[in-house]
Amino acid sequence: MKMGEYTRMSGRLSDEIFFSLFAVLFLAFGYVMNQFIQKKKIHKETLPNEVQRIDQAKISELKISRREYQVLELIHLGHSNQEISKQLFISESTVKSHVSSLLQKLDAKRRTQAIKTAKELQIL
Amino acid sequence: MKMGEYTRMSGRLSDEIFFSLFAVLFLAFGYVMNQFIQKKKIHKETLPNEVQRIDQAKISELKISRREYQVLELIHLGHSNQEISKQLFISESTVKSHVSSLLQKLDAKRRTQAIKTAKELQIL
DNA sequence: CGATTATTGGTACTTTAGTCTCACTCGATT
DNA sequence: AATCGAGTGAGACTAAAGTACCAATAATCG
Repeated sequence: MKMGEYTRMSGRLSDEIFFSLFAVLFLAFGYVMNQFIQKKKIHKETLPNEVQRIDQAKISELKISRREYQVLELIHLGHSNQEISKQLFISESTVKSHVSSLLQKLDAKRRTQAIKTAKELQIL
Repeated sequence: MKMGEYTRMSGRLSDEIFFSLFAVLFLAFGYVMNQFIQKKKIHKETLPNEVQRIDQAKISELKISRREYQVLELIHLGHSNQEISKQLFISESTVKSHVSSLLQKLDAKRRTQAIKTAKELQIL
């Protein structure tokens, strides 16, 4: 479509009406264009800040087992090994085993550090 | 300014150029218009979800001192008492003192629980 | 200035946490 | 059948974490 075509349109549409139609059209286009730009921004900036769901892929990537992850969640809630053992119906020895392997897999020295790392990896 | 004025413009500007100028103008207007709408949305929806700044009032309400809070922050980063003592240039005994009073003030039994509670209270 | 609070630190002690090694079971895989 | 990973757990430690009590000094406030 070329500019100036409006002169070749049917006589029923006056220049003014046709012109305003184009104006509205571009107005809408500018609006939609901005929508796309905004969505891009949301995907690259806003989403990582607000949504942050758990990265299931990274969990298996680190070879964290189902049981280990449950322990990690309870650590995150501030529970002691003894409390965790009661909630999972296992001995405290077993909890310690899980915690130890968790710390290795998360490359942490303490459980508090494990929590921090796990959040950074979006595992928690 | 009325529609159709372009016919009365100087001959140097062809209809096409003038028309496209208007098109760009409306395009820009549509863009800016959307910008305002987006900013409104951000102010009414996004901000309350993402900001969640630290509640300074609650900190003094719980009578958490400046030093205690610094310790809390370092605990949050996963540091040990020894590491904290080195970073704050104080003895580990002092760190333990701060941690103990912190746990009391936050009504926590462990430092991991203190982290959780502090976040719930929007102190961290 | 006197009172209060914050900060610091020590000692002694108890409790959690964490490591290391070994071992048994169970289910899935090869 | 043999292997492997996951889950379980014991024992003996070492290392952190946390409590209780006490006390000195600095800073702040009325």
